[in-house]
Amino acid sequence: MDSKQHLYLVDGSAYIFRAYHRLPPLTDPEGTPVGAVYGYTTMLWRLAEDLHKADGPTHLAVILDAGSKSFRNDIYEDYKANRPPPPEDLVPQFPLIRDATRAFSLPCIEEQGYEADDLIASYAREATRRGWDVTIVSSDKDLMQLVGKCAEPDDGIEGGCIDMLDTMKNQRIDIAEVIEKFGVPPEKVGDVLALMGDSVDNVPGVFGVGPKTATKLIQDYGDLESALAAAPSMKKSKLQERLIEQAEQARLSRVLVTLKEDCALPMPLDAFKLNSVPPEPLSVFLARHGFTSLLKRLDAGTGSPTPTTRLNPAKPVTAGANPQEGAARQPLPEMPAIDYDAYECVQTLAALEAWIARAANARLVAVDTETSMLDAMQADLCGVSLAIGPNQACYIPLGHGGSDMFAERPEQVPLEEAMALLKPLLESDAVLKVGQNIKYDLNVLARYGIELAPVDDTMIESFCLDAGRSIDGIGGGHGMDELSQRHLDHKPMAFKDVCGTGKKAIPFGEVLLPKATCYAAEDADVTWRLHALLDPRLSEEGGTRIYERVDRPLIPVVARMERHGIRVDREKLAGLSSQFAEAIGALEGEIHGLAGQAFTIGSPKQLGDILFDKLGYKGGRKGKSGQYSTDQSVLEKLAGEGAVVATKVLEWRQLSKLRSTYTEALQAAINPRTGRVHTSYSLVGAQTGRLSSTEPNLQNIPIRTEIGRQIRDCFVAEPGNVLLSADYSQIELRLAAHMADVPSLKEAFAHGEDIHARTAMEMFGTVDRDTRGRAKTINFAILYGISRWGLGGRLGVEADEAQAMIDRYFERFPGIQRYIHETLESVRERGYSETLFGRKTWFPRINSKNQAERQGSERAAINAPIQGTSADIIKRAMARMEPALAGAGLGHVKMLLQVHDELVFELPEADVAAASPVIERVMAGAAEPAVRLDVPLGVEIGFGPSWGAAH
DNA sequence: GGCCGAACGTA
DNA sequence: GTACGTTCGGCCC
Repeated sequence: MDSKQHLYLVDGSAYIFRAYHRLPPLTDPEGTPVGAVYGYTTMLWRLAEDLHKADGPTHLAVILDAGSKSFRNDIYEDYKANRPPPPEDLVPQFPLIRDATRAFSLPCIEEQGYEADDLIASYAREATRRGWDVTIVSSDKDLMQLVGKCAEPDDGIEGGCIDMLDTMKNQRIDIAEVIEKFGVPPEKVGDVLALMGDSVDNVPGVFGVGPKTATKLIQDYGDLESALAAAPSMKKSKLQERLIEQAEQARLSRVLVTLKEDCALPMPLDAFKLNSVPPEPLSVFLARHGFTSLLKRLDAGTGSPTPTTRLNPAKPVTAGANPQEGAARQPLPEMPAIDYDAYECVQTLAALEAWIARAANARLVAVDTETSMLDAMQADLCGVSLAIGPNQACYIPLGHGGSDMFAERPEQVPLEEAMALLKPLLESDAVLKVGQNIKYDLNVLARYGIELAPVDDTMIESFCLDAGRSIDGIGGGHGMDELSQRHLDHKPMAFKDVCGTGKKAIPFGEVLLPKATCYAAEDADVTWRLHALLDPRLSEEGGTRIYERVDRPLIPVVARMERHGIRVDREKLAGLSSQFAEAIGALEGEIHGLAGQAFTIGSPKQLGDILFDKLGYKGGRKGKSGQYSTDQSVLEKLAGEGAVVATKVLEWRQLSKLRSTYTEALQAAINPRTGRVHTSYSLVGAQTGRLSSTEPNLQNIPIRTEIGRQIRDCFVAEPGNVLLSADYSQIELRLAAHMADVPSLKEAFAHGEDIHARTAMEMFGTVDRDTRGRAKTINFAILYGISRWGLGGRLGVEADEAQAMIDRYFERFPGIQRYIHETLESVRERGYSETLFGRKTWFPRINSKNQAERQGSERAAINAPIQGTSADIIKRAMARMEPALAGAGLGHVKMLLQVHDELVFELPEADVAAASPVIERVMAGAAEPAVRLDVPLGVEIGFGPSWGAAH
């Protein structure tokens, strides 16, 4: 998972010119000249062979010039104007470059309005941002500007770097080579090129300035502008005159030689994944052009590794005619309105095969599954929809009709046949599958033996870009309907309009095909469109790092956790349930007796009336509902004053909560097929980046009280196994100490001290149960965005006294106040907070005129970087956990649950000793190397037959 | 049947 | 004071 990706970008157009001049003229059996093509073919062969070798490509694409005009012609009409026509016997070889590339099943990219150099620069930039290394296969001097460019170091890889490979001379070009050639480092090459000009491309430069003079000028003055500025003070000469006269021409040249690094990428990087080359189309090509020696090598199996997939070869992509007008921002793809009539219902084998071929060629396909129910672990497949472009979408029904003996079953490709055909596409490394909440589809398809990969998720892309962003408090979500309305200004068909709702609801498999096709294909179409809009925004807006390094790798990991589920002891739960029921019944009788009447204890409204009106206890009205508050703190107060009924109600509430939410609900949640409980995690559930858990929520299983703890004992390992729990100790306080740079806190953590005791000593000068407890409350108050009223309420003191404690805290822990101040200043200015790993959370109400609203945002904004960084860290640990365990021969150790700072595993008891240090190491080191923390991350591990026993 | 607020479980 | 999800009663349509 952490292995380094290495992208090779082949400058196809430049290569063929050089090959033409260096290789002898050859012709194929049909008499077509193919010398340059032969050179190109052998080069591709060698590159493909280097797959998996050190420094060899993991991804590869060929980039071509699409036409003679580019955006540079808009800047300078005569750009490339006096280029001589190519030699007669080279012309017919140009299209053969595409044929050759296609024969190797390699992607071939060209785009109207851009030159190959610009596309190469743009792809190189995107790849290095992801931490990939990039090798540009070319010897074009313009491209040397890119050599040595690196993305910032992060995440177990030293950051992606760019070098060049001249396959003609078989020579790597690194920074040293560039300096040797130009006398200046790569970032200054553009200045040199601008001065010297280029007669072939008709870049004017400065007349009379050649490579030598240009280099000297840049060496002496630093860059072009400085050289031009210094010209008047140079000693009188022809050179000086020309520098002054032709300054504008030089500046124009500077623009012309600058590579455009932000072109829209016609195809996603993942689609460049290099696989073994299938022999089939290649052999036809080699035979046709008489490349017999290569053909022999192919037949002997020595050249390219044996094929694994049989997908159709790539086709050159000339994406949307959108000639760039020299603008900095990439154009939004122009998309036609949704057209339901354009969607196809795929009911025959032939139609299915055609769609699979189209999708394979496109190398990017939006996928959506339709199922019989919402629960992915139990849902049966009703159909699959695919989209490869706006309005280019289909629905493949697989489980429609036939639910009873009278229901007609429409014509459909048999499920198993369809799955067998779809599997290579859905699992192909070379085809990116895009989905909205694709974890769902991953889990559904897993039951049909398909491991969907690689994937992109528009919901998570939106989350990485726009978490917390909402307009007037609405529309901040990441659901498809919401995204579609926000970004596409289109309201997709609602599920309830297709299937109905409530009692009259019908399963999707009963929906008639024309309607089902509209709904399902539209979902895939909308997903495709959203991806086209959101994916480029990631790199433009700084979301790539968190998306590629943290959230995206987590999708399959969390999907597997959900599928594993966890075993619960049904009998034990049932036992607790009836035990609770009995106690609840007894309490009910007592409470009704004390109240002097029967009433619904679970109704705060009725309870409030009984307590404060009928029984006459003192307490206040609260809230806009005009209702008495009867929450825990109110009842505890009454109980402290001797109200027995309040004590009984508190007990009743605790037991009812445990019974209804846990002992009953968990039994009902056991999956009949697996016998285990499978929660569903939301990867976009919390604005801060935390996961959330639903159906059932396994992140709020009781632990604090003895009686609640019994519920944890109901989560058990299979016989022979144990549950192992590993949790970060005080991770948020540690992060606060690091992020706010608080010396005494950092020191305390470094020495493994009891942090709350240390705080008590600093604050009160003494440590006992009371002061330690108060110190703990204050520590948490800091993390949650402190207010004098909140802290006062918690500690039972007046706001003034709480403020005095806050002041003292700031004084004793310098750094905290500054952190709060700087964080808020930055959020006010930029609108978002950021974690150490670059996750943004937006706070649109941070400058609100409404004080409560504004202060609420301020508290959340203080907390978000801390909570979010903690979430980033445990996510990184999760993504690394499986490979780390597998690498230690512990691939059978299963990660089951995540509870914000805790991971729960199931493993054979005999493996605890081996697994614990691996788990500990991965978790403790999860911030590195992207972030170097000043405090150690403590990890505590326990294990036992149950979750309760593991703590 | 669907929605909201109160209450309460977790980190 | 932060971040969640579920249950329940009460009320709406």
